[in-house]
Amino acid sequence: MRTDMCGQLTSADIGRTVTICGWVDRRREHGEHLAFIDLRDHTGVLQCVVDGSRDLRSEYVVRMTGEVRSRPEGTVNPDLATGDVEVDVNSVEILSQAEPPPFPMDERTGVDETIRLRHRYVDLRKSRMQRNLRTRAVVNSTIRAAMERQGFVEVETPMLIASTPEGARDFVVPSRKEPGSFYALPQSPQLFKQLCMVGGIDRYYQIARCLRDEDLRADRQFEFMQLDAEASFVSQEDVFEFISEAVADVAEAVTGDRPTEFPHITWAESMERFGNDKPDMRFGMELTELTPIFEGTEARVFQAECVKGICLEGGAESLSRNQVDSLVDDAKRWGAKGLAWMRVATGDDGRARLEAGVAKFLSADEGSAVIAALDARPGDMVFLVADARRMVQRVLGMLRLALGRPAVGEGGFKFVWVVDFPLFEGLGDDGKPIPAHHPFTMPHPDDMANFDAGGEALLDVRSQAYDLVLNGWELGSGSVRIHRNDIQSRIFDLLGISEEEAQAKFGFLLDAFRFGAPPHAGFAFGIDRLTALMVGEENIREVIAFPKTQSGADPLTNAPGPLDSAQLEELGLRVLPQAT
RNA sequence: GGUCCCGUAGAUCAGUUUGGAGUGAUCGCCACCCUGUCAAGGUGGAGGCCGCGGGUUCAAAUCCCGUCGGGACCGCCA
Repeated sequence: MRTDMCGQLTSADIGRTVTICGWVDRRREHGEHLAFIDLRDHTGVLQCVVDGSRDLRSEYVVRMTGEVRSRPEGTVNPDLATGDVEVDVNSVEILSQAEPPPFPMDERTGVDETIRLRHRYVDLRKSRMQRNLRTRAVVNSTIRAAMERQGFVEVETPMLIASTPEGARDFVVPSRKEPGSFYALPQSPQLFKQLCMVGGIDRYYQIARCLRDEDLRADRQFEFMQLDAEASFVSQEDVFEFISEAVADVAEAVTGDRPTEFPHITWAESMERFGNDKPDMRFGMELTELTPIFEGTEARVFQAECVKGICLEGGAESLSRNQVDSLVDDAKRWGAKGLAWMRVATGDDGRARLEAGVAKFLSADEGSAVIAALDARPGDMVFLVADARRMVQRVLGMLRLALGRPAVGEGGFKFVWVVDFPLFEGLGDDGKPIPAHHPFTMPHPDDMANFDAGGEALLDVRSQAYDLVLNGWELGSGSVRIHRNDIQSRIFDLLGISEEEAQAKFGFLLDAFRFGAPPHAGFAFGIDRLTALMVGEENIREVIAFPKTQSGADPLTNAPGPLDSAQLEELGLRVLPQAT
């Protein structure tokens, strides 16, 4: 139907007769004898010269035949890849007429996202979405190649599975053959990939769709894609190598630069230095320990378990009083009792000193110690939080991001493995520990004494769980799994899951482990997030062809919608009246 | 469950702070003119429940309450 793509014709093609197909991007009419049509396909735009009598409007789908020729002297367009040439059209076929597009097709105008989604099929024609989806395809194929090169075998797992009440909220599917029973859609293929290990697959991977019925965010959709992987007879370090290799291949394929640094940081260190478990390593402004400085302080606000501070370079000038007040409000919303701030100025003795804010509550020694610890210079602004250690980390961690985080697409790609996550994130009201990862995570071998001790000591037990973080986004997580039923039983016991309950929820996995389970470990990372970061998008909806809005609706298909009564009947369902 | 921001023509936005005569601009659209433009140009024209509902007022796009939709975030996401 066509001989060439619009965006690929150059002066090397001059003299050739070509047939091209595409959408009318823009037209410039000069009367009945001359009109310029910019014809667009996914490769780019090409100027076509036609007589002005043809009615060719925006987004008409056309097929044109003509001779490629060089543009007349002075009419070359250097802004266009095909700007040296044009097609002298002698035949035009309108394949499809089109109504005017629902929004401008130029790349400059920002269009309301609901309207873009309602007419996604038009939005997808734009170069941004073309680039993002094509990059995504490169990400997928690069991952497949990397995993297969490393001996991983793609195994598909079911979408209709049993609901397991742990973790996120399940999407459920009613059973027709067994009314009143339900399937769940998988939150991840976790249990199946472990079964694959028992099944001797040795190295499993899958580019898997995962579904979780939780609130949507810029980096979260109901359904998302993961590289899911699991390997037998491997250590945590082996997993890091497999996954780092795949991710480095992806970055190289997309950007041309191969990342070489995949540093490790412990969870505890990340919490102390960055205030969260997904550190954005593109910038400094680390949380600085100030607790010793305020031991025995007179200042009430700093009499706390923990005092930490961060320093904003130049903040004394760049932040207005209103902005500072608003940061204090933010800190309170994040749970802090308050946010102490001080400007760094030059004192009478020529040295840096703290002023304004809470400076008057600090002794001279405390002030100079704070300045030294934060390496603050005149013109900077320092922020201090005193509270329980977890709260200090949380609030300053969020403040650090609010003040210093580079825009997506800036500061390069900084990967980091976060290791040694705690096995339990706290004790519940009933005194039972709450698992930080999932209940199949192997405890750290060095912490078995605390594990045996139980009680509060459990909170000091590390796990063999790990996250991969890129520029402050959690790409994914994994762990070394428990492959022995005796350890698994003890975990269930600690979590307060009875043997009957465990059998009911995970019986098939426990059964499998009785028949010879190899030691195994695995990982999964989000392909939507990785792709978004690779193309510099701050929202994963931009790398998904047909995403949902924050409320979980699809403006294009109007999902979700009601079922008719016959369908409900067949499924044995009745819809309750809406509470008003 | 909560906090914050947004909603005016097909699109992007002004106007809302401080209520006041007829809601403007740009792009797009329609018609006509135009033989070298490329965000073409010119002339003319159409197009608005100011998201929706209620309230205050002599008077509401503007103030108040509610609601719907969209976005960012907290909680949530083993």
